Amino acid sequence: MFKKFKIPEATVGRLTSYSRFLKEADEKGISTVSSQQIAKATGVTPAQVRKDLAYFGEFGTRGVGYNPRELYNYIMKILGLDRRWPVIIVGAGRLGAALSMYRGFAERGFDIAGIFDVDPEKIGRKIGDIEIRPVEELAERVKEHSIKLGIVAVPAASAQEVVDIMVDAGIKGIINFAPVNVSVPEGVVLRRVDLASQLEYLTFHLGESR
Amino acid sequence: MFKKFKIPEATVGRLTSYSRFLKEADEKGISTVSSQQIAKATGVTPAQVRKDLAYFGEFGTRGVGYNPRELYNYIMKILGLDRRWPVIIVGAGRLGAALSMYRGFAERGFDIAGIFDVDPEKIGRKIGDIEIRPVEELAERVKEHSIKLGIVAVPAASAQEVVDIMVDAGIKGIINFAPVNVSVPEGVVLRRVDLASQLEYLTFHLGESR
DNA sequence: ACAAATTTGTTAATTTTTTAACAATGTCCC
DNA sequence: GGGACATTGTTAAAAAATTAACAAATTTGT
Repeated sequence: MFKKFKIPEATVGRLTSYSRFLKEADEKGISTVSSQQIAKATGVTPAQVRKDLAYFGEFGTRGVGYNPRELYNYIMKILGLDRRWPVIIVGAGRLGAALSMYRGFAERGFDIAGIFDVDPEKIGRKIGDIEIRPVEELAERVKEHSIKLGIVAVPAASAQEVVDIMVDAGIKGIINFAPVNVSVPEGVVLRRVDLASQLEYLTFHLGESR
Repeated sequence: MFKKFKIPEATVGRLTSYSRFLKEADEKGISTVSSQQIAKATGVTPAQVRKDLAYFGEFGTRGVGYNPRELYNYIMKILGLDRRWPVIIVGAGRLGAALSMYRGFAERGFDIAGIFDVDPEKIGRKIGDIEIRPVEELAERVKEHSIKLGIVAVPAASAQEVVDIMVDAGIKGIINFAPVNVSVPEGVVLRRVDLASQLEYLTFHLGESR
């Protein structure tokens, strides 16, 4: 679809950031923004903004800047967000439940299309208006709706097992919230989010200034 | 405390990862592990493991390897986790509530020491056994208990305001879950966790293979 | 005791990412 | 219409991070 050059991982995160700013700017009725302004608002350098965009094409006008709405649309397309995505969540504990209800997902085009758990006690209960179903039904649902994205919010001990089930069912991108390393086959994208590790980053840096 | 050289940001995250593996190994009664084994378990190269550790000192024995318990203790000390840390959470919505109950924090030494919100309706309600208090009481509590860490789980629109309150109260490290860039003064460490952005990373890479 | 086999710590090479510099292009104002 | 100013896209330079290579240290087997 776009240039096949390797894109720095950080670039993807920054594009998200740019897009949020651009949407705001557009909603305020602003008709042009500069890389300078984007950079200021998102905490990076203007050169970085231009470099990030340059991987994908030319979206601005020299001497002028960028049109917020237009650039927003381009970035959303780059990120694959020119459509909505169904997502399943496995693990209906506290974290899974919170993620299921998190409005920020829907705002960016992600719809929770299923919540699964192994605990028989939880099956049948509802989170919002979605019923928790047994993992045995996961594959069926994934195939039926061509679901490609999944979130793992189970204890570390069962994370790999759950990931395997997801991969077998046809899931192609997984976010793992369990604090453990799991492996996936070629062709499946995995991303780990370790919440405690985020706090540890802070304590590490607090320690530095002692 | 340790060498003052600049440490790659990614190193800190990997140290967390190593430490989890080392704890497991120690609990299994294993007396030595190699950088090779650590690397395998955490998904990096052995050279990376040794390099990461080299920033902080010499922890192994040539020709032998590392003692898991010993290295675990060193890493925990490096990360500032040789003590427990009280943490406040601002925002008692779904995400804030889930984070408040998340067991993974306590397991790594973080104790929720206060939950605050602006919504009068929420004040007085309990999450677990902690009562939600108005943000007006935040400063008092932070000072009283010398709390240094805070989590922001409020809507994007109020994130900067909340961060300012926290900083004024004496908070030195902040995790911001609101999908917006906020600024903090010198001396305060800020980390942003954008949950939707994690999913976007996946859709971006799914798109690449189209 | 000594050679072979491991494995660390460290230095050097490579790769990746960020920052800077600047020519090309466009706008604005007189 | 032309000069001053602004801003992009792109190339070059710099900085940062990762990977590779290898000497130093240790263990094992004979």
